[in-house]
Amino acid sequence: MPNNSKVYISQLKDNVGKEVTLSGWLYNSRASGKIQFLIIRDGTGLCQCIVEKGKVPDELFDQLKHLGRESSLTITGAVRQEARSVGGFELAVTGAEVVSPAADYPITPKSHGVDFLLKNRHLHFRSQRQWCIGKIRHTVIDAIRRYFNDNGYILIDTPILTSMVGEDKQSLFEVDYFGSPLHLTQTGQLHVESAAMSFGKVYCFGPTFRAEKSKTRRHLTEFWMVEPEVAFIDLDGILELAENFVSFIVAQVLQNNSSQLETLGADLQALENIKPPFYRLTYTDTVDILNGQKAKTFLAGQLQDLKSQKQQIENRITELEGQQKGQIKQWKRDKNTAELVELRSELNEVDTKIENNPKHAKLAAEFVWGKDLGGSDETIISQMHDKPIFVTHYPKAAKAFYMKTDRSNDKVVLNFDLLVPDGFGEILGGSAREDDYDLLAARIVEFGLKIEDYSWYLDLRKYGSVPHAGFGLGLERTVAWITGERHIRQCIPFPRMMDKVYI
RNA sequence: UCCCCGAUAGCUCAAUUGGUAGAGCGAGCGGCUGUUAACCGCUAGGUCGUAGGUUCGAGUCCUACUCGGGGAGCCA
Repeated sequence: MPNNSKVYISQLKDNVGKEVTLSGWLYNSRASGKIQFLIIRDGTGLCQCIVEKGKVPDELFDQLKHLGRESSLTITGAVRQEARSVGGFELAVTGAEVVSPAADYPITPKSHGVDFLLKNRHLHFRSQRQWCIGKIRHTVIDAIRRYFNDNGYILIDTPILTSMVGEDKQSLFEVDYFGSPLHLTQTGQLHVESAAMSFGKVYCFGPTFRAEKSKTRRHLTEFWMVEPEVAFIDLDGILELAENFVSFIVAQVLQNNSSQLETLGADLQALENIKPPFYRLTYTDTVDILNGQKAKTFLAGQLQDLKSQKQQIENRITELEGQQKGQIKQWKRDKNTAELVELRSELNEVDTKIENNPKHAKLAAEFVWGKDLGGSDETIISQMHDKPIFVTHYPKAAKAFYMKTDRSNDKVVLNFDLLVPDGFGEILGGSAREDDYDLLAARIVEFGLKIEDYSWYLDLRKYGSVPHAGFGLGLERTVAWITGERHIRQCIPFPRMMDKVYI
């Protein structure tokens, strides 16, 4: 084989006209008598390889014809541009060598249930959707590190085993540490605060554990969180940091992963729109919106939309069912069946939304100042806006002990949540930290925590206390939001959920 | 912890409201030189989640349990 060189599928565009060898796996194949179409994947992309009878030895032609999906192989041929082919290039095959044949690969190109795919997560990695999400997750992580590293932040690794309670005592995973109890970290914030007093600008980035009994598409018991902490900054300053940071992440994904976003069906237009400044509302503003006519009108309109959607789906179902009763071609019947399955599941989803709409409207209308915002309240607020929204100044009683009390209104704290449009509600939350020794000590006592456990934390207020602030960004929720993925569990390689850990 | 929905072939789903278990995909064999979740023909594949109950008769109705999905609370 002359001029034969090993290349990756991502390099095909630079090798048009040359004979190259790819190493990969058989993703899918179609045969049509004397021609075969093999889709090969190699980790960098997909390539259709054309095998024509007569251009390869007959034994090889027959071997490839019966090769099972996900068999590994090397394949050689001339690269040519071809618009009809996935990726725009294809290989005119002259030779191939099977490295390891596979048979009965369980994941087929047809649809599968969530549970089945999770049980086969080790194989599901290989499918297009998971591959695209994995690439985007990588870009998001890279963007997070790049943003902080390029802006003078120092990475501080905070402990995973800890005695600190950062959020809620109810959601701790306890660990037996040589006979005495410790728990897995819920946040690195308290530790990273001490580092901020040394380095000025710092961040931690690692796994976080919450034993919340939450079985929803927004929850994992183990997830990744990045937490910057900055000395000498106020609430406005940290908001500005957060919107620049989130915008940078989105821009990096748009720059590096546009083809993956397209494959996933993400809303590119909406992502292009993610630029500073974001909307800023106080908690009190949002309560007014939820209680007011505007939210009522919005929800009523949404209910109308849902009902007409339902009507459309039902009409289509009736139409298809009518066709199924008559005399039609078998292939048409099959296509209809597939569409019916799809429509019925859509109908189910719309029905749930229609059922929830009045409940959410009631919750919103009857929302009283003082409670934390519920999931549905966040969804309503985020759906009413086309860009991310900061909600600031929550009631002190609903928030963590370390948040700084607003000196002009001691009922509220200087905190914020970032709600993203049409997604997972909250992806980021943060606050200015209480920097007054006496006020912080009082809050620790109020929360029923032991002051001696926090003596080191109080020291930070004793020796040169400064105004400082920080936030935490949930990695998987961010990836889910950007990719438009419905389930957060598809956005981490090996998800850990309440009552469920596969491998 | 609470509420709603579900469990039928390896996978995704049907079964005309209680009357002998079906289809597509996948697998195997054959046909087809441009397929895009290809198409066409044939073959194999089932203790209807488990345990009881009602009935002449249960995939279908009732009870309990197990497992799964969605949501609430809580949260990133």
